[in-house]
Amino acid sequence: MSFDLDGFLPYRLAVAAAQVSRRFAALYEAEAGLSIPEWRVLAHLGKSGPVSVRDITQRVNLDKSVVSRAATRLEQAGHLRKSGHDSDQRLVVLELTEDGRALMARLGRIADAFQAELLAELGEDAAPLLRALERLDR
Amino acid sequence: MSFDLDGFLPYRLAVAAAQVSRRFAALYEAEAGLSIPEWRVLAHLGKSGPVSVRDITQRVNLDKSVVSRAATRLEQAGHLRKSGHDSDQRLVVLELTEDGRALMARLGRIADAFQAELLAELGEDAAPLLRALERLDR
DNA sequence: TTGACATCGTTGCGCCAGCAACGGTATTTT
DNA sequence: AAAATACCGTTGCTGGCGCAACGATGTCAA
Repeated sequence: MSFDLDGFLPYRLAVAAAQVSRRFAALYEAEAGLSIPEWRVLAHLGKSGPVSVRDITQRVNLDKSVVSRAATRLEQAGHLRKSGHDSDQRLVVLELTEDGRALMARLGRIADAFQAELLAELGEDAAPLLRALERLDR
Repeated sequence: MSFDLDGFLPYRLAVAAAQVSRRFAALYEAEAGLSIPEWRVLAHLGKSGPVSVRDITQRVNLDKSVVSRAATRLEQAGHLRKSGHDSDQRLVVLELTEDGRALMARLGRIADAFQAELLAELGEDAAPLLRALERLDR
């Protein structure tokens, strides 16, 4: 019997992720013209407060060059501020501006609504799905 | 309470998919120097037999330009053959060569082993995960 | 202290995905 | 039958990703 792509987990995972990502990206693209990296950086900053590029890189799973450029764009758009770290001059500290916090509040509501929509589609499979995803990127 | 990225499904899904994809891509990259689109086209052809670019495009969720270029590279590498369709001249029919079938046989074994590894990591959450993924790209 | 080494963020570069446009073919309409 | 429309696959183009190199700063060891 030959290999079956349709039952292959990496493939199904990639397709589902792409699909869901596109659906959601359309929402925040319409709301604020953000790209995926920009959205992730913003979302992380909204939760964490002031933090270095390096911290974000690790937490949101993006290359540091991607985070760096996303931060630059967000800064130009007035959503965040860059500043130096007190004791370690190598670090660049990122922090939301008032504008950024307001934007993130709006996006947070949109994201929560989308999450609710997804959970409704998933029904009882939602919980095990989240558990499984947790295990996969151990 | 502010929005929580870590519990956000599109994000978790994207991260898990990227992680798993990288792990597996390393395997077939080492075995045959294939890219993701090339692997998908090959895998689909292995199962379906001769089929048009358009069919693959729909089934493996890739843009037609991506499938077209992947097919060209696979043809140059000797893994597949392009030919015209009998009744509809617009169609390009793709078909594995003997070499392509042999390669796919090797890759199929590797993929099956990797799948088994993943299922072991997932344990009881494997089945609901697949169901959930199915629902998400309905 | 000074030299070797590690870490941080930015930038340059190669490459590929995604979109649009195109030539070529089929199908539908009138 | 001719014209309009739809579909298929390739190709050109742009933008962004990912890698590596770099300058700048920090740390560690002798």
